[in-house]
Formats: sequence, structure tokens, C-alpha cells
Amino acid sequence: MDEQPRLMHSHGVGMAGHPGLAQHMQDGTAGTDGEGRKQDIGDILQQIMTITDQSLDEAQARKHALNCHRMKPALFNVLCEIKEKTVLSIRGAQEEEPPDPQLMRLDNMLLAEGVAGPEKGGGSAAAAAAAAATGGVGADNSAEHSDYRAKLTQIRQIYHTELEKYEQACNEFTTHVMNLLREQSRTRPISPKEIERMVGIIHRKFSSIQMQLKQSTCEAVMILRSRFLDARRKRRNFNKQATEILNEYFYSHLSNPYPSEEAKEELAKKCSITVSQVTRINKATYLDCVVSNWFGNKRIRYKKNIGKFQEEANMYAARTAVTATSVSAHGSQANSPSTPNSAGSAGSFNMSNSGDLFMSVQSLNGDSYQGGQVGANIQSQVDTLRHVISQTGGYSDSLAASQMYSPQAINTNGGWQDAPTPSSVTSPTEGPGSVHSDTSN
DNA sequence: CAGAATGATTTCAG
DNA sequence: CTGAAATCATTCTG
Repeated sequence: MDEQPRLMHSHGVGMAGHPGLAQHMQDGTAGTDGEGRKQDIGDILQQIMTITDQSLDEAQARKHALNCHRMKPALFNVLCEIKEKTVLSIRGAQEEEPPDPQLMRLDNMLLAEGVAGPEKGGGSAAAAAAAAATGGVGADNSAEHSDYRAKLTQIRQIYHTELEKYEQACNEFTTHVMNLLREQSRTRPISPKEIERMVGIIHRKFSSIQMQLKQSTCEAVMILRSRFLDARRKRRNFNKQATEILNEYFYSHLSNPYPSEEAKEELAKKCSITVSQVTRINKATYLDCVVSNWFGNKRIRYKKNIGKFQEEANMYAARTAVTATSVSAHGSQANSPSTPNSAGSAGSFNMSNSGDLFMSVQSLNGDSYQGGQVGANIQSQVDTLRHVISQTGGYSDSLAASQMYSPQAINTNGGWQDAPTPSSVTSPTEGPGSVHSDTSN
């Protein structure tokens, strides 16, 4: 309020020449001379300047009187104009800033997660992603997903009620301030533009609060997502049969354990992996991805500790061998019920007398797997083999045994890639049930 | 419950 | 883009 007198002082003289004021003067003071007008204006200014020194009641009464004064509109216009020129123009430049990129990101994310978009948007991106990630959704998954959706809906509801609350509060506050300013505009120069500006400031303040809300909502959604959709957390071990099938392929293609795309597909199909753990959904097929994961893990872990996998290797090799022998023995169908795709790939071990060797190994392993079929003559070979192994020197029995199966394909660098002639060792007795022969590309 | 096993992801190189 | 290697996080096992 105290800026008015100052304004009056600084511009007092020039104001007389103001068109609006002059017009009013002409209209309202027709007939009086210049001295009278000056007297009039001086009087009003005096009253305004001293209004703050008066008691509240007095000031109120004076205010009312001034409001009703015939010169009031003219004075008010002038004051507004001066204020516009002196104050408002200074910070008039920072209008219409571009939308905050951070806010846009948050908005986009909330939209994508199905929090912000249209109501009942059950097919939100997140849900879609979840559905895609889980492929053929089993009963267990659907339960988890409904839980996820419920939580998401909860977040969504909280977000919307909070947003609504903020908007309501913003509107209330805005109207309140606008009313206040309109009220004040009767006694001090407040232009509509100024009110507009004030509204803008209020909105910006509230939108920054909204941004915080959006941010924490995003965080909540991310946490929810990671909790429910992170595949790592949802790891399920493959069932025994699937592992067996994969292992069988692995050990029968030990020289080049890199299944082709088709082989992977076939394996995945055979394993009937009901994958719930794939997040690389941009892959061609998630089943392939699972098989790839498995082979990747297997290769690295096998290579890291061949000794540890020896028994397993023996077992699968024996199995394959038995199947192979059974093929050669019967000269026909070789499909073992438990090893549907094992037939014929024994050759990948790159051994000329693979049949005998495998059988020996099977016995060596002490596994009773199909032992009856193998025959008693195998046992004698085991002893011979043991003897030979013990003479190789430098290795323990078990490690020496491991040397027979695995490693011929693994060079000193540890790579399979440089393994000698993987494709040339394809078994001649490939059976009808085999997945894909070890063609290595 | 600790440690092993294991499926998935990340990082990096070719 | 693929695979190796390292790592994470979960599940299994004794």
C-alpha cells in the first residue's frame, strides 16, 4: 500500500497530462478552472497518503469515500499503468517456459505403466509385458499377476485421489487468491494481468507438488514391478525331465555344445519348458532364450569344473552309448523311453570305438543304468580301463576319467570353438528320435 | 540355516 | 548380435 504515495510523488505532475485522467477531469470538473482541478487532485492525493496514519475505522471510512470519489477510476487506471511499466515489465520475460522434460518423462512412464492412462486400462503396457514375459501363463503365474494388478490398481487409486486432492486444493487456493486480489484491486492498483500472473505462480507451485507425487508413484510402480516381474526372483528350476533332455544334448554334443536355432527350438519343445523366467522378451522366442541360457550356463560351469561334472558326463555318455549299442544291436528303432532324443549322437565324442568305451564308462560310473543290457563282458573292460587310466600319470582316477570324455573338444584356451572337426564325427547311427545332429552350423 | 545348485542378467569382447 | 565370464537372486539340500 505504501507504494502508492511514492508513485504519486514521483509522477504527480506528469499525471495531469495523462489522457485518461484528463478525460475524467474534463467530464467531471466541467466549468471549474485549472486551479480548482489542481486543488482537487492534491486533496485526493493528500487523503490517500495519510490514510495509513489513520485509525482502522477512520481509514475504512476514508477508503470508502475515496472509492466513491469521481476521480477514482482515472487514478486507478493511471496507477495500474505505471505499475505495469515499472514493476511487471521487469519479469515479464520469463513467460511460457517449455514443458519440463522431467515431468514429461514421468507422465510418459505413468501412462506406460497404466497408472495415468484411461481408467480400466487392463491391457497396460506393464501388464502386457508381464503377460508376454510369462508366455503360456500357468495357474501359479495368474495368481501372481492378479496380485500384481491389484497392487497396481491400489497405486493407481492413491495416485488419482492424491492428484484430485491437489487439483482441488490448487483451484480453491487460486480462487481464494483471485478473490483477494480482486478485492484488493479496489484499493490498490492490480491489473488483470497481474492476477493472471499470480495464478500462474500458484499453478507452478502446485505442479511441482504434483511432480513429487508423480515421482513417488513412479518409484512405487518400479518397486512393484521389480518385486513381481523381475524374472530373477521368479526363478523356477526346470523339472527333471527337461534337465535330462538338455543334459543329454549337451553331453552328446560335447565337442560342440552350441545348438542351432532349430535345435534350440526343438529342445525347448521337447522339454516343454513352461517358462516364467524370461525377461528378454524381445528375443525371437523366449524358449530359445531359456535354452540358450541353459547352454550358456552349462558350458561355462562345465568348463570351469570338469571334474565336478564328470559323473554326470559319464552317466549321460553311458546312456547315449547304451542307446547306440542297442541301435546297432537291433538294427532299428533306438528310442529309449526316457531318452527320446539321445540316439546316435555318440559320435561327437570323436572316438573310433565309442561303443565299447561308453559301456565301460557306464560301468565305471557304478551306475546301474540299464546295466543288464550291457552284458557281463563289459566289466572286464572296466578293469583294463582303470589300469590304463592309472598309468596316464599325474591325474587322479576321477580326473583321468574325465579326460576321456570331455576335454578333447576343449583346447587349452578353454574354448570349444577351436575344437577339432566337430562336424566330422557325427554318429553314423543317428536314430529317428534325434533332435539334430551335431552339425555345428 | 548355510552352502550348493541353478536360472537369469549384466558386462564385455569379437 | 552371440557367447564368455562374472554376478545376482532364488531354490534346493543336507
